[in-house]
Amino acid sequence: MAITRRQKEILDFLNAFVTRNGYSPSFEEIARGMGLKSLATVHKHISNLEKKGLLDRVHNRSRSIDVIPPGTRTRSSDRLPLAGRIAAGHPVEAPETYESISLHDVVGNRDCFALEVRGDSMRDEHIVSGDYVLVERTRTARQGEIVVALVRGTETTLKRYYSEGNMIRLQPANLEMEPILVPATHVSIQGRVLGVLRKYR
Amino acid sequence: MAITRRQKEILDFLNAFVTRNGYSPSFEEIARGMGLKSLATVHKHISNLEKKGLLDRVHNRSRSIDVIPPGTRTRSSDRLPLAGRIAAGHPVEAPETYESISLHDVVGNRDCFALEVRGDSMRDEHIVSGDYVLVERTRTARQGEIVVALVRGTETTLKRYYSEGNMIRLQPANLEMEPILVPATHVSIQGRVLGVLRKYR
DNA sequence: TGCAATTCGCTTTTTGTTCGCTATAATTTC
DNA sequence: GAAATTATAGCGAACAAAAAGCGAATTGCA
Repeated sequence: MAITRRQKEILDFLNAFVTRNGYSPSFEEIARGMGLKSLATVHKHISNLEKKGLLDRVHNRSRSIDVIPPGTRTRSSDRLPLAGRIAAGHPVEAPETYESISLHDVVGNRDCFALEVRGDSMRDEHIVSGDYVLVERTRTARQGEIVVALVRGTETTLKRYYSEGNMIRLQPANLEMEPILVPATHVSIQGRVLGVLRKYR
Repeated sequence: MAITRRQKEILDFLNAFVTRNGYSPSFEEIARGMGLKSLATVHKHISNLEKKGLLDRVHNRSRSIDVIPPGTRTRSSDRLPLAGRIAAGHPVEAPETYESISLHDVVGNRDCFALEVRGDSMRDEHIVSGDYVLVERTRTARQGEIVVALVRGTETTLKRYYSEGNMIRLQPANLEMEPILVPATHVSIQGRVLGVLRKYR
């Protein structure tokens, strides 16, 4: 995954700061160091660098940035080289050497767990029996996200989440199934789905 | 694990104190040294540093702090705990075991790479645009496996593989698309699909 | 019994996150 | 190649959450 000029500048700044101080800078300090006026900009840069696997940090944790030293990139089986793209009828694109993919690219540093899926309630979303959903442990969800929800303290299901006033609609992705419509007080969100992993035997 | 500015200051103080005196400071001495008025604050700092593995101590024991020399650090893994199963309308099954899942469980120690999927030729198999297929580099395939195949040296596609006499049928999983039927000599297998990884934004 | 460590509830400060919005560059699609 | 989409880069403000702090009461070692 290629890095932009600006991203490299920020990475350099981070390295220098950590070397000098022994701890990582706050977003505020990064902004000052890079001449940026909005923390949102810093936030986006840091997120992008994290996504590219160039640094590591914990969500919502102050000064938790860890610059990953070049060469430490794991090439174990937990990380696969990304060889390009494939499409029906088109050749595989030129393999860009440094790209790769791993579970980390999906779940980041969030608090996550996996669930094996049974049943077809999300079939139209291409999540089928036997798949593993990768779930971030969270108690809230945004409109339209796929969530793991506990309904009336008994049923746990995998559905799309829609908040409608005091009610919550849990929408299956299967025309043959009915949405669940219940008062918000009867639903507790267990997590939101960040990704899917499927294994063929 | 990253450290905050205050935590670094405390760690520096501890190091200096031990170097000067040969024994570790009491919480009271730490409070005085750092300009803190409450021992609760000291306690929290020490606990946090201990949690981060930067120092070691015995619970409730005076002056038992040991600063750990920077060395052994462990990075979080690409392995997720498997919390059970989920199904429409049924509770999550008991997560008794210490099961987990990672990319390694899908690809093993095989020679693998990943491809980003474009197009809908495998939609009915629930592989859709944007998914990553995890592919084992191999020249051969068995009946019915999903393969990455190079046809007539130009087109690379993702299809199910069927050998029929001297011909090979590459079958898309999409009713709107036609199977490709070509002489075996015109097809070269690039690999077989072991799994799928999907990431939601 | 006495000193040091622990725990509790609570406040303040520091730091991160998110939203809406603008602009430009790069990429895909048609 | 033009048009549409997606990615990067940026802003300010409202908001949320850790980190850091306090005093007092309590517990535990020795």
